[in-house]
Amino acid sequence: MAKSRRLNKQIVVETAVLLANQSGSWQTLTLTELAAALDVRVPSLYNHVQGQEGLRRELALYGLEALLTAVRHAAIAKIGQEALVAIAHAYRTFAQANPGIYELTLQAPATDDNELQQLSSELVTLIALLLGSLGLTGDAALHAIRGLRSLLHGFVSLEMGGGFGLPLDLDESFQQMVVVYLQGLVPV
Amino acid sequence: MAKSRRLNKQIVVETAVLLANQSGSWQTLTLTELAAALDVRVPSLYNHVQGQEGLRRELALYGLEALLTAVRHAAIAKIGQEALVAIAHAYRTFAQANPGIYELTLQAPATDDNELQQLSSELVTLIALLLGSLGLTGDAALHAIRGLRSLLHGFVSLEMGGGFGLPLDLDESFQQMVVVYLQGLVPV
DNA sequence: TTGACAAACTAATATTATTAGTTTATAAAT
DNA sequence: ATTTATAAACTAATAATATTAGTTTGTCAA
Repeated sequence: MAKSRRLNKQIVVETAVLLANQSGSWQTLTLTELAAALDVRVPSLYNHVQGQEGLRRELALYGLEALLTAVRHAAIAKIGQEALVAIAHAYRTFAQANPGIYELTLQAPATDDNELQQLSSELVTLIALLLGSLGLTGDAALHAIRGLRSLLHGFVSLEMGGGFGLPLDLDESFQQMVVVYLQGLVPV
Repeated sequence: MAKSRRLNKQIVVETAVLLANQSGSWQTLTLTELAAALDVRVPSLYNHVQGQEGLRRELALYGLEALLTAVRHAAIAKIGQEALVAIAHAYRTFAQANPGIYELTLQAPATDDNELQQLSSELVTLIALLLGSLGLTGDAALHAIRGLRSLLHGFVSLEMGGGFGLPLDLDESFQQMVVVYLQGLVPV
């Protein structure tokens, strides 16, 4: 890591993201390892993040913002089923590219953490809009959102954890799963 | 905890399961806490499990066996869609009753750990059989298994993590999700 | 040039896990 | 009933990590 005497929160967080993604999990990232990568002593990190817990929150924020950006971008100029499929693929791509911090994007944010709460609800809102364009509203839409989120999270979580043992194309499984669910949701 | 001088692996593991389920996660269970609950010193635990990693494996085994038992029991004397819905509910019930060890049941087992590998594949086999009775075979069945597992895991994982914020009946969401997916899989 | 302040440091403490080596209790064999 | 082998408990020591307190240092602005 560079020798730019004088860190800041951004450098600390981005380095942590890098290390977490390299190892595949934020849980194995120690402050010791992070400090070494930044070429400072461990206590110096406390000038920028509030210990382990503070770092975890920063990583969650970083991850949620990146995820939202990716998903929003995927939905641009698309509607209905096409948009939902695009979002699904963007979601999975994000998880694959950020295995070390993906999990943090769906931790329940502390009820007093407005910033996280806010970001956390935006994904739901986005999907709700798209389901509306499919004709789903009210409670039916809310149930469908839960179904979709479960589907997406379940797949990428199992995929990342190596839970799918069989030698069968994962892209194909994912595509089929999404389409099957949407098919059940809004039969043609 | 009882004072039965002379522990054994079973007591150690079952106490660990209890503590993990009480706190909601195996990750926060320390050997220190476990030893205190058993009224022994920490190093004594090493006579029964091989450190943290060994304990984690034991918990995974315990969890997988319990999950398999629950799911098999739910499927007795049922076929087709009815059996799959029953399995889904049993899966969720298990996760709710065992929040502290559920996650361990879908960790990818080490490739040299035959016992875990074996148990891990049995759930897949069971679902495959039931899908067969729905008329799904070959690759289509394998993709469907992945979809179902994603659905189930995603829902219970989000539910346990408090990821569903809205004040909307969770049982209803779960039931609808499963039915919608099966509907998409095998349209009536 | 100097002085204030933020950011780095050192030092000390607490928690946890692990290993080595010793003592003790139990259960089997005499 | 005694003895003895062994498994299981213990103590002690070490290493890794996180955290806090207090000190030093470097930078920027007056």
